[in-house]
Amino acid sequence: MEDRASPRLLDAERRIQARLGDRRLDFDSMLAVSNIYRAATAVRRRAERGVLSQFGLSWGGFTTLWVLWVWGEMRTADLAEECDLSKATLTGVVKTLEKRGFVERRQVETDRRRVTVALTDAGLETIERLFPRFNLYEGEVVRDLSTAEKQELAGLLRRVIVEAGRQ
Amino acid sequence: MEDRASPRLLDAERRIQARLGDRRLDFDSMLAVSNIYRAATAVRRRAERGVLSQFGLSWGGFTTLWVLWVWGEMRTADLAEECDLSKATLTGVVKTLEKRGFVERRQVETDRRRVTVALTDAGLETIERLFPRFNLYEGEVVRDLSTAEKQELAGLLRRVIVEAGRQ
DNA sequence: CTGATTCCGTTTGGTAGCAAACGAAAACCG
DNA sequence: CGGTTTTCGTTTGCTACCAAACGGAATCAG
Repeated sequence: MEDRASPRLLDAERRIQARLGDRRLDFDSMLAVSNIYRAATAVRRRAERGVLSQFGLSWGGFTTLWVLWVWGEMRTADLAEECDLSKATLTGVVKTLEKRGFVERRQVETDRRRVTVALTDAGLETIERLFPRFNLYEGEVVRDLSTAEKQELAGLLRRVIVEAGRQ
Repeated sequence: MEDRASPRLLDAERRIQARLGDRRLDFDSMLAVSNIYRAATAVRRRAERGVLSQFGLSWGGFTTLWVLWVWGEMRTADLAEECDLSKATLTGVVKTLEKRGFVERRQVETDRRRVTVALTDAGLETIERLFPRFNLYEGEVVRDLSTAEKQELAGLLRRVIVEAGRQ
């Protein structure tokens, strides 16, 4: 709407339409999807440059710490699932977190294929200091939105997540 | 809203609140921000596994091709800005696209520090075949939303992008 | 002109991210 | 039992992504 009014976007729309000839362009979907991506990038970038860099953490590292804080010691596979990462990626993230001394790996006695990950004392202390600040930062990036709008946004996104998650 | 009703999330909220003691938790902002990120990941993942992989392109590679298609030959710095990537990252993406034969670099005669990037014939042909499919895919991931909802979503995200972009 | 500064794109060094292949351990089944 | 299959987490090989350092080229000050 506001987007529609931007001269740059109107120009882009005209250009794309020109390139497409008479093939149909679904501009509303395009704009919704591209804004999802742009917003996520902006939000992540700001978090990493602000709060997270002070603690030597990436977005993924923070998420992992946070999940472990909320849910406690977890098996690798569940942790990956909960962090929305592939298990290969999680292996790397955990390695970094171990290097920083925030988490530790533990062999499961009863099944030696398995490994659990848990916060160290340092990790616990870190996430307890960090999370309140991170939550403040989250409030900042959506401060322009009313409570109802935040919920509306979360709800719309939820439906996209479900749809995109199919397969 | 729907989110609020999810037992898992209620449980998580209780756990976080317990960890926080009496420090305040801004749950609405947290949910909005985390859903932005999850949606972006889901959307990107699906695009890369579906349409894009068939053309040997990543999300970033596609974006770059698309920008060049719409706006024509561009200086590296402007291209990076338009693709929302650092210039360092763009150097890498362009290198990959060059390897695939989709774009070419050109020295600027009047200022030898500068370089422009342009689509090759193969690149042009590729984006013209790919974009309509990509746009269909975009429609799919938001197919659950009405036109008004897509615009609403795009508008809310726009405000987040602006806010997160400050500084 | 010329020395200092600014402006460009690339390189460097690091983390993150994925799919697919791998190797060890457990479970299954005859 | 013992051989096959399945289930784990890790490794491999690749691309993407960033900040900071770099080095050549243009510009500016005097």
